[in-house]
Formats: sequence, structure tokens, C-alpha cells
Amino acid sequence: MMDSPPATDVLSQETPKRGKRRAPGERRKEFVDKAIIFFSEVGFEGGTRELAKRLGVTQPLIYRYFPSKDDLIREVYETVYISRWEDQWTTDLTNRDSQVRDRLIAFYDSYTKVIFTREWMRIFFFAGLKGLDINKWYVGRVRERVLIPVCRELHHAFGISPDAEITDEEIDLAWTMHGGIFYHGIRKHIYMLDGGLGETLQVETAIDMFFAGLEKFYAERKLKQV
Amino acid sequence: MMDSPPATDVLSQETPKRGKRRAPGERRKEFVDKAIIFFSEVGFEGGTRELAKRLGVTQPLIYRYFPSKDDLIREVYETVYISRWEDQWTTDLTNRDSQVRDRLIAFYDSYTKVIFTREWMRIFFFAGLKGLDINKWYVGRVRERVLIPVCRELHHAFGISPDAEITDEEIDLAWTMHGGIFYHGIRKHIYMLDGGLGETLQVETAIDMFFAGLEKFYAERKLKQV
DNA sequence: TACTTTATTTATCGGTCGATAAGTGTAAAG
DNA sequence: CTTTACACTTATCGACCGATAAATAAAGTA
Repeated sequence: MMDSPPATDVLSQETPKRGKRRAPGERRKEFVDKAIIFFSEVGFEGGTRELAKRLGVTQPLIYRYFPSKDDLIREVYETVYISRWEDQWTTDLTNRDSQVRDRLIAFYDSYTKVIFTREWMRIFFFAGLKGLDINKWYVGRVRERVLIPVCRELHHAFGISPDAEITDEEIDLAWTMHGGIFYHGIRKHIYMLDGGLGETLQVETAIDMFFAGLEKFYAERKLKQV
Repeated sequence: MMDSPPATDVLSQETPKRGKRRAPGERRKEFVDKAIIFFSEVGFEGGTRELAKRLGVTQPLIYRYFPSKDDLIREVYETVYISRWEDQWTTDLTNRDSQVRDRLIAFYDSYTKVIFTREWMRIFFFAGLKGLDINKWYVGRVRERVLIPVCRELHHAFGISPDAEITDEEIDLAWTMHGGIFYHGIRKHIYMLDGGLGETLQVETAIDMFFAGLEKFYAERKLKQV
């Protein structure tokens, strides 16, 4: 079940003039949430005064909740990267009750619902261009918790010995599929251009391309056994 | 002024510190070239003083050659985007002397040689995140001069009537292939992570995936006629 | 009620930025 | 050699940025 967004407290009207007390934990979360939207739009070079204006407070108040702008930024991308990751993804991908193709489609349908948003995409690239470690860490997570499990499932589905190691080449193939899907998100949210296929169909065709490529790959390497 | 010049003008040893005349056009080009490298590393928010230091000159000199920082930046990405495009790409892609698969591989081998560089990739995303028009313009150019010609060649290769229109869905399929290849560049130059396959092999497998996907696409739509 | 606590504001500092004006010295022109 | 042109410098301005200190007002506590 999808929890509906918390009904924003009935606008306490304007004229927040001065000292509008709120619970501190709640306030902090509100700051981070709005900072995500703010920084995703203007980049991490966006000023704290402009951010404060959007929060409806004065600039020094930000420093009561975060020691520095960098700390706030760190919290922003940790929230985006970590809290939006769902462990269920790996669980479902490795559940052999259904065909691996269907599992892949279901995964990317769910995954793209999370990452194909303006904030996620832009925060991701702002952080990537900054050369932050968390970005490499995230790509590593995709590799370990998605692509490698997927390759393992494919070995099983293609009847390859469970002892056969997963090669870097196979993972590169999986990255090509992943990139084909991911690029649609780039086009939509970085370049603001939409595609002709719906998102589900984009995912399906990318996965079908991947399977066709795998057939060729395994055939050439004489690994296919069925 | 009180400060007495060192009067050591005699020892104009090593790098000539002052008044090092050069041809103005040459100097301008040198500024743009170094600015490409500089901005690709630190982003367009990089300071003019830091840039000047790398150029070995003082900061105000930049404003003798460019009216404003924005003008310099505009020249930077126009140089990267426009001057590195080769019209021969479209010519070769539509030359039916060889198989379309071979043409595609040859194109992406050449294209990735140009764009899979740290400067190109990073300038591209810095500009994309800034929401610059030139970015959409570039994506439009790839569509018009690569993907649509490719789809037309594929129609011919697959024996589809020359009157059949190229659909948005077909172009989306081509974008998936393009994105699969492009993403390897992102991994390498934005995340600084290398893949297992060589670049040529990455291109080949992405194209083979694409062809396999096309087969399925045309079969389902009953457009295939051979 | 008076007292304490703290969320929030006002005021401000030092640093950096893009940009401009004025000075300086060398190369080129005569 | 003298004069002129201009590539390049020094000095500086006003705006903005991140961050801090002190003042203020609202909430909690008695």
C-alpha cells in the first residue's frame, strides 16, 4: 500500500511574522525536505538566504539545525540515496516463483518510479559531478544488489552451472541494459524531453534487448548449456 | 606610489612575467581551450581568479577578451558542442556500401572517441543541469542526424516500405541503444568507474541488443516484411 | 503571576565574486 | 629615437556568501 503524503497542516495562514514555534524534529525534517527540492533545482551552490526564504524563515535559523551548509547538503543526499532504497527490490529479484524477465520488468517499473523524478535525477548528477564518494557508493550498491543478483538469476534461467563465476563482461552487459533504461530518465528530467513509448514499455523493450544480447553473448562464449 | 619596484627588471629570467605579447586571436583561443578544461573540472561556478591563475595571467585580463564570464562560458560549450561534431558521421551512416550494423559500429566507435572524454562528458552535464537551450539543441541534433537516419536505414535493411513513417516508438528504441552506450561514458567520466568490456565491445553488444529488440518490435507490429 | 527555556530574529563580520578604472611597460610604427 | 598602440597589471568597488553573536519573543513551568 502506498501511504498518502501527510496532509500538510492547514496553512496556519500567513503573517508568520515572528517566533512561530514548532516541534524541533519535525522542523528539521521539513528543512531537509525543502532543501532537497531547492538544491535539486539550483544546485548545491544555491545560497542559504534563498533557501531560508523558501522555508519562510531567516537565514541564520538554518544554522541552529545544521552546523554548516555542508552538513545540510550531506543530509540531503543521504536522504535521497539511502532512504529511498528498498531492500525488497533485491528480495523480489531473487524470488524464483516467477520468470526472471517478469521480475526484471517489475523491478524496473518500481525502481524508475523512485528515481525518475526531477529531484532524484538532478541531485544524483549534481553529486556525481562534485565527485562525492556517496555517488560511487551508490553505483556500487546497484551493482551488488541489482546487477550481480540479476546475473546470478540469469545463469540459473539459462541453465548455466551454479559454480560458474559471474564475469565482468556479463555485468557490463547488464550495465548497458540499465543505462538504456536510465537514459530515458536523463532525457526526461535533465533535458526535459519526453519519449514516445510509455515508461513501462521503455522498460520492457530494454529488457528484451538485454535478453537478446545475452543469447548472443552466451552462444559466442559457449557457456550456454540448454 | 611608495613601494619601490624591485628594479630587478634586468633579470627577466624564466617565464616572462610582464607584457608577453601574443597574437590576439591565438590568445583568445588559448583562453577558451583552458577554460574548457577548467570549467569541466570545477563546474561553471568556478571563479575567474582561479581560472586566471591557471592561465598564468591576472583576473581582469580575461575581461579584455570576453565581455563577461557568461560570454566566455557560452563560447566554451559552443566550442565543445559544435566544433567537435562531424558531419561525416551522418554521411557515413547513410552510405549503403556496407551493412547497417557495421555502419552503426563504425559510427559509435568514432562518436565515443569524441564524447568519452572527461571534459566533454562533464561540460555536457554541467550545461544540462543549468537548463541551457544549447543542450536541448544538441539532443535534437543527435535525433535528427543520427537516430532518424539510422531508423531510415533500418527500414531499408529490414525490407520495410520506404513510405512507412518512422514512429516515435522506433526512435525511443534507438534512444535506448544510444543510452546504453552513453551510460558507459557516464560511469567512466562522471563516476570514474571502468567497465569490464573494452569500448569497442561495449558498442558492439549494445548494437546487437538493439537489433534483437528491433526484430521483436517489428514482429509484434507486423511491420516486418521479409 | 513570575521565571526559565529556546526558537527565531536582527545585525554584522570576513571572505570571495564578477566587473571596472586607471596605471604601466613593451612592441610596433614613423 | 620618438611616438603611439595596446597587452597586461594594480587597485578597488559593490554585491553576495557562509557563519556568528546578541537581542527578542513565544512556549513551558511553577
